[in-house]
Amino acid sequence: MPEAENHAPNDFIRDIIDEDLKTNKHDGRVATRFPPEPNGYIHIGHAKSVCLNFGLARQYGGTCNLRLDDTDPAGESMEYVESIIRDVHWLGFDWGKGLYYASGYFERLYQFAVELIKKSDAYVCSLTPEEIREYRGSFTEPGRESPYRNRSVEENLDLFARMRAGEFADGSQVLRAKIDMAAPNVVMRDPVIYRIKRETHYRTGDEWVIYPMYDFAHCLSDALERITHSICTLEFENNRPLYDWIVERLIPAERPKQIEFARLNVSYTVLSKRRLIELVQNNHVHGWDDPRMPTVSGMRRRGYTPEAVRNFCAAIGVAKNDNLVDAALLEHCVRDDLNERAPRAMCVLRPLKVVIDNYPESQMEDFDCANHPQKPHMGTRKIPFSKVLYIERDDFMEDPPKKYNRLGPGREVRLRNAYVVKYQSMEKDEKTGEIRQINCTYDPATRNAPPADGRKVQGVIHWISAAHAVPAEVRLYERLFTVEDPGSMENCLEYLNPNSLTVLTTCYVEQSLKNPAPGSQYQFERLGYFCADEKDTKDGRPVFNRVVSLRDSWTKVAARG
RNA sequence: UGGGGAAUCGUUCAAUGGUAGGACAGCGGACUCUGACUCCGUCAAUCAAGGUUCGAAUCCUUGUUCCCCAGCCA
Repeated sequence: MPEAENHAPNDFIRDIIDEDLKTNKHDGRVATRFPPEPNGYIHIGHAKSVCLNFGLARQYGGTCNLRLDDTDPAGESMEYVESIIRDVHWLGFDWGKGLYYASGYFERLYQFAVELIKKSDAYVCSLTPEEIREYRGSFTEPGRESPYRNRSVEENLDLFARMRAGEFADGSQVLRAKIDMAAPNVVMRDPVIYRIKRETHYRTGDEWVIYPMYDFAHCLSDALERITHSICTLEFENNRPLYDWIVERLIPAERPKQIEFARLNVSYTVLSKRRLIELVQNNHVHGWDDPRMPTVSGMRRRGYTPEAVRNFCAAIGVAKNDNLVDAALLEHCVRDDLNERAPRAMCVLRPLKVVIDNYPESQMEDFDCANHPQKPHMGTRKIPFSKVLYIERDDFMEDPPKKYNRLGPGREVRLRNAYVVKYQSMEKDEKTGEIRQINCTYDPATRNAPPADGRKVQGVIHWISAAHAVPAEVRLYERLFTVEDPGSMENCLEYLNPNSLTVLTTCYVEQSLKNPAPGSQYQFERLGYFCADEKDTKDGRPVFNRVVSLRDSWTKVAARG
């Protein structure tokens, strides 16, 4: 099954690791980590990183930690931590005992900062935030040194201790690394490494009023965990010199190698945390696990499988090119996996009543239907057939085009798994002109056989016996945005797809689907893959999400005329 | 503008001086009690210009385009 995952070609990161292994770089160890900040739910882009980091550990017999990078209490919460843990597990990965929090290192990080001060490599700066920005210079102008840059070690030690003790107002002091205000890389112009922020931390409460910055905490956390390959996204490339600068001064024996790869973008959706939070908070979607969301929770609720997501991550590869991956590839991976495992069933989305004139009023037959046409071992189930049926409204046309392989006046079609029926008449609502009912006759000889005279029928359509139909709600999903690359647009909310959700409340499913297991997936034949909504499916009243439609070559033909 | 990155079919990832290949998408066909699946076929790319070489996507030179960085976010 994980064929795609195993046969993925080597990428540049694996090349680097192979080389490191060859030179016995870290005694042959491979240790990675997945380091999300718990300030949102993880999404398909994170899944790429999860598959990469945990996949590397798996492939090289190494380890991969899950580390919550929680150095900024604003916006972080336990709810997010729990969602991340659940989602990474669901994706199929486990970190064993390797669950860590940057906040778990706060005391050690503080001591490292003290050490840096003692080496004269850090100082407390009393400039205002605005002044710090001004002093930083610009891309073309070097920065200017802070007037506080040359405070004595003793004074810095005292000031830093008092920062921790809460003697200063938020934003009034910071600890900065003493590097080079004229560095061409602005990251190296005496970066702030600690700030004062009176905000309750979801784990450490009010124990701290100072918090380390990412650049200080992340590299040291990596080194403390003896990470060998610290894999992150391209935007951190500029920070790598600082990463190395800090670790070299504090834990030189354990310097991990930071390697950057291109973050994932997927067409017709957004993947920036800011954008996703916006969608949730402004109620453009119904929460982080809305099936339209590209979050792991959203995909799970939608009915995607972890295998499909992993296969997708293997298929997109890992490189340093900016990319916008076609959402069709994700859908392909989902179909590919669900085609293998989803039992088939019948569902009528928009019912149209059909009466079989020559079928006895009181008669009922059970048909044995294959749960999977290519997989006999998946068994069969009984489906009742009777005089009054529902078919899909789309499967009847009063005046069909030539290539229409369905029912219409004078036409004959196969009812899937049942008889061939022939059109006889229709009833219309006199006022609206809406077709209310179709009358057909059936050919009793066609139960498990083609028409005896060898005549070809127009096609095969699905159906539900009216007397046995189970009412269901079905939710159809389409892409969230109408433009390919909404993430690149400032006003992307204007391009939200108004049809991203269609709720159908008058659907019928076959009896076997009366009480589906929450989250279970099915292929509704000729329609697509659907899953029983894990939250809203109630006893005897199923709710299905359309995971993805079946590949459809008909709408294209129809559109051409 | 200074620094850091990246440029290969429509999209995405390979090819590590020696036949530019795969996947997705597209197109055409076969099969079919799912207009699905499967199968077969097909279209289609080395940013540009020079140079080195028997041979260049790969090495060199020059140029072009795109992305990232001036948070006390990560």
